[in-house]
Amino acid sequence: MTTFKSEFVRTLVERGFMHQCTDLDALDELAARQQITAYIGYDCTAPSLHVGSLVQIMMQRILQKTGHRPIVLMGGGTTKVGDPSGKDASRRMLTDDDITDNMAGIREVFSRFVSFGDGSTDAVMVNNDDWLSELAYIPFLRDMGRHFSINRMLSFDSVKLRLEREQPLSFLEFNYMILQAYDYLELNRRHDCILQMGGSDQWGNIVNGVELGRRVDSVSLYGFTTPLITLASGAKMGKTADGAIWLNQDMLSSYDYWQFWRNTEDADVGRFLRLFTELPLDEIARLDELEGAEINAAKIVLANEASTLCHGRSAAEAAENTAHQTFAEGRVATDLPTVDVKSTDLQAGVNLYELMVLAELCKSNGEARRLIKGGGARVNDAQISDEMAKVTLDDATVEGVVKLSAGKKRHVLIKPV
RNA sequence: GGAGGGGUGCCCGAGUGGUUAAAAGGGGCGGGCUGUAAACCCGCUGGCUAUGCCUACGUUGGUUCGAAUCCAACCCCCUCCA
Repeated sequence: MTTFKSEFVRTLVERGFMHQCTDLDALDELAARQQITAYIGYDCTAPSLHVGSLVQIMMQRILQKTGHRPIVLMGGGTTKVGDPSGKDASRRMLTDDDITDNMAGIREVFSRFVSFGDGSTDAVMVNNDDWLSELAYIPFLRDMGRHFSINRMLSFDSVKLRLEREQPLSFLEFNYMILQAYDYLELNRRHDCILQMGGSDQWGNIVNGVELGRRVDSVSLYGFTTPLITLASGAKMGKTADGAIWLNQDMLSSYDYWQFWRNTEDADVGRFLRLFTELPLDEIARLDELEGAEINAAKIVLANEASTLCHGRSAAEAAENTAHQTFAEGRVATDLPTVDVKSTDLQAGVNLYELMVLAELCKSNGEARRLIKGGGARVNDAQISDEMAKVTLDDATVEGVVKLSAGKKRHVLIKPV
């Protein structure tokens, strides 16, 4: 392996962040010699980011830790136009207020990973709406449009695939890559940003920005992409049964976040430890050696480290505790999600299926009844298969709660009040 | 504006008058095996105050004992032409 001069590039390469780079040696040289500013663009269609963006976030953290300056670019301007790739015609366009709210949520996520401020390595968050909204069509076409050849744009995967599949591609969408390239130029002018990073699917867009910079302003810009992080099974990372794995605590509990990492597939453990934790590489190598059931120890380390970064040490420890109590000791962990139910209702007895819905373990009575019939429902760890079963105060344990389970992993405590 | 094709459940897609809450697959959930993994196997997968009722095949009307299926109008999408 080549030896790198800059800690920044070395760390990225060693830990598995690199997929492609426009000029790795030159970038390494530059990062070793001076402080650089790099940006990554994020969508702001949701009030939080999910693990799908975590690789990029970690990369910005590394950037900052190795003495450089991260820019978090929010796609406020592009979001406003609405993503035309959505098939759902009624897909709503976000208002300015939505975007502002979403940005606040995302900033909160980021503040766990990078520090914002005015210092030389402090991160800044910018919104491309600041410049995109003001663009005047004709001057923009004249100054920027002439640098884009349609022939070349048609050859980009994002476009080519759509055309080959004979799927529609609107002119609006076709313009996204131009706007994104322009973002890079603008960030270079405003913030002296010389590196854009992103997922491998962004390669084309990034390269466009690099070239636009060279043609218009004669500056040397760099591009760097990460591999698309899929699970070993090939599934795209970030979505599970209960939806996206959000990074914000108010959208996904620390326990669920911890569990997400705890349930990593064996084959992914080493790779994820390198990408999503800051453990030294030799320790990761040791953990990665573990085989069979022993690898569970590595998964716990992964869950703890990843949770600590995102939710803090104490939240991670609490989650580990809860998990240990629930799975290893099989007893009622007291900090499982709790739902209050009136004692008077319980006295008379409440249908189990209704409680399951109340506890949000099931979406409808029908679903709950099916779950019970299928043997997936438990009251205080005892399987109940009678769909008409009732739960009463007598079911409360010595702790004064009733533990409901849907499957082996989803538990809720019912507390009479 | 003209010609043609199409809109079905979370997704994808079959279904061209009746046992169709709608095939197959995917996804999801549950069970089994295990290690709270993967792979694999099995079951479930519209709602409800539940031997029944309601909602659902782009929308609205119509034909019919009966419509996702036939007819009409309208809306939307795609392809080609102008």
